[in-house]
Amino acid sequence: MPEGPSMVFLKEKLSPFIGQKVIEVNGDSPKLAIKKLLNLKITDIKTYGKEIFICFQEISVRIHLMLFGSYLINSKKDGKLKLGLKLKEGEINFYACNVSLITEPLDSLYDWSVDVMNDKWDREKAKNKLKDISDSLICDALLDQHIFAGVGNKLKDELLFDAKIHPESLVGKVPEKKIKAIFDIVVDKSFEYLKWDKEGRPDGFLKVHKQDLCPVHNIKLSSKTLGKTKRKTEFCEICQKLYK
DNA sequence: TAAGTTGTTCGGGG
DNA sequence: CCCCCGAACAACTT
Repeated sequence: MPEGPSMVFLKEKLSPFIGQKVIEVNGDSPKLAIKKLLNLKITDIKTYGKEIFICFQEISVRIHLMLFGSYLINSKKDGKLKLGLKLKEGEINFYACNVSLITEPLDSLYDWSVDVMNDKWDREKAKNKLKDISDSLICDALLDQHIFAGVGNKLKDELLFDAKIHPESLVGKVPEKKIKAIFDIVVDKSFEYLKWDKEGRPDGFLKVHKQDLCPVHNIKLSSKTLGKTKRKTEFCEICQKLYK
C-alpha cells in the first residue's frame, strides 16, 4: 500500500467519515492514549507523502503503513490491530502500522509543497534541494522524502524508465531539461498509479519494476541494489542514459 | 521454505 | 552536530 498515491486513495475512501463522531476506540497502542479520541468528531483527512492524518479539533492521528501495514474499512481481520475507530456509520481498522498522536497544528510541522501529489507541489524548491545533493545518485534522490514526498521504490523505477535516465546517474550531471522532465513525470506517474489503484490493479502501471523484459527492446532488464538507500532497482541499460 | 519486499527509525561509531 | 551503517520491525508472497 505504502506509496503516496495509495494514501491519496485511502484519503478518498475515508472522506465520507468526516463529520462523524468516534463511538469506540480499539487497538494495541496503549502508550498513545488513543482512547482520548473517544467522542471526538473527525474534521478532516489529509495526506503528506506516505503519511495520512485523521484530524480532529485539537488533535491529529498520524498513520504510516510502512512496508507491511494494511487497513480495512467496515470490516476487520485477525492480526495486530494498531488502531480501530468505530464511527456512527462504519469503522476503520489499521494493522501493523505506525500510529502516533499529534497535538501541534499540522501546518507548523509539514511543508505541504514537498508532497508531489499536493496542489502546492513546488518544483523550484525541489530543484534547489537537488542542487544541495549533486553528488548523490538520482535513484537515491527520488526516494528522499524531504524532496519528493510520496515517491517509493515502485514509482522510482518507473519514473527513471520514462525519463530515460540511468538510476546511477549523478544528480548534478543530469541536464536541467531532464530534471524538468522528471518533475512532470513524478506528478503524472503518481496520478497514473492512483488511477490504477482505484481500478483495483495497483501494479497495472508497472513497466520495469519487478518485470523481466524491457517493454521497448524486449531484452532482459538489469536488477541491482543501488545507492545509500540500498533499494532494488530495475532498469534498462539501453533505454536509460547514464549521466556521470 | 527461506528469502524478498511498496519503508522508516533508532543507536553507535567516526 | 552530521553522516553512515546495520539492526530492528512488520506481514505476506513466491
